[in-house]
Amino acid sequence: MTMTRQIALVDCNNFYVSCERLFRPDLKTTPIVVLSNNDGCVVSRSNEAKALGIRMGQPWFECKQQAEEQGILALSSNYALYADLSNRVMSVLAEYAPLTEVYSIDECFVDMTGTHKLRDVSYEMRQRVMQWTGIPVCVGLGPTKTLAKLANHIAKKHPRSRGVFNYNDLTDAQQAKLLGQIAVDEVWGVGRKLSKRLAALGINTVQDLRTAHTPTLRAEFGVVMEKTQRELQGVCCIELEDCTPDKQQMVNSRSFGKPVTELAVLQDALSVFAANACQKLRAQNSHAALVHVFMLTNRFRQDQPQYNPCMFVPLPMPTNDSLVINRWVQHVAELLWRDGYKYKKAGVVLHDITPVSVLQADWLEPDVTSSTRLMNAIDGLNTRFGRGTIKVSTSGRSDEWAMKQERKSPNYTTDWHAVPAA
DNA sequence: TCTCCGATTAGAC
DNA sequence: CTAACGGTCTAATCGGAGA
Repeated sequence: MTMTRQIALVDCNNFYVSCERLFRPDLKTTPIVVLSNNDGCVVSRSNEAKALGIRMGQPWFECKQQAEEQGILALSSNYALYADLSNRVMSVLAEYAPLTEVYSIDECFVDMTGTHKLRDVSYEMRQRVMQWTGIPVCVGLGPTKTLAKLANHIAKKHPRSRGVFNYNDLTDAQQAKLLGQIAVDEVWGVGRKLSKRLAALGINTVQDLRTAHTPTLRAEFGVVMEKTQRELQGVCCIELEDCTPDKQQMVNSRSFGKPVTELAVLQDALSVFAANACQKLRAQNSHAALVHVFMLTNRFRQDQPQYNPCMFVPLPMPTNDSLVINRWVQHVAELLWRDGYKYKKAGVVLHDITPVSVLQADWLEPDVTSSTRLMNAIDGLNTRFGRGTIKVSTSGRSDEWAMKQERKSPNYTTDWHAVPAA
């Protein structure tokens, strides 16, 4: 007989806000929100901010006034800080199991199957993350990833759980009762649209979904929903991924801090996007064969003329060379550009990505090595001294397009000067 | 008719 | 001072084009 799986989903509480508070303990009870890139939307809220009615994903300009009136502190996002702290959390978790899957910047699945005294170990894991990183987490345990996520939701919501909830500890009757009290859109993979369609079939709670007529579900919603149902029934359909698969596309795009009306400025931005996309490509040892360039006007400004062109360039030879790809990007930018529009956003996407190894045998391509060496040097410097130390093109108009970040905290973990005095 | 492809949709965070 | 809404990524599905 096989042992019941014990899958843990460890999720950091209000992650970005918790990161900011680590270095500002004086803000422990201050309502805080962290804003997305360009100070656009609220992407993380402290419990106090939630209690004051700030919604997840809410555009900042909508709640700015309310925030000021209620003394809510808003911070621009500081991704270098969050990535650093995320790595620390993940390494602590990795010590608890041979198999972990980092699912997102603030979430990790841990296969605890076979762990003795699971409850005690889970509390200890939570305690250790807190002690070693200062980040509070909740632990959800269940026989499948989907149920572990649900268990985590319960751990977060019910203070009595003290941060750990194990679905496997419930009797059948308790499971049915509990799932009957949770709305179906809390299920991993069921979002706004699907929950509406499910409601039309009378499926409103997680328990409804778990016990729904499978053939109907399959016919109406497809294979994914059927898997979700099986997972809710405790049958593992979604395994932990031990190694992260290579990216199939690399996107680098930004909204601009103010509208761009000059080709040279847009080209400057695109050269940075191209360089960043290529660096990610090289980091996973891949080549791309298709380059996609786009530029967008502000879709929220229906009073202004809209123009959202894009172009795909198939490369004669796959490459990860920033210089080669940037040449194409710059050329395409000229072709797409039209005067008279206010551009709000642009980006570079690399497609048709393959591992370098399968193509390295092309002896006809001259001088691959010198370009590879140059790229290695660029990546090395940028990793060591910070992104943008070496740039592909330094036309230097970035002040004209850089995103708005009026409220960013210092780089506490990467800059000694930023650490506040004790 | 089958297959491949691009576009669209839905979701996660 | 005013303005004016994120960024990546994946999988499934659908409809049309081409074999």
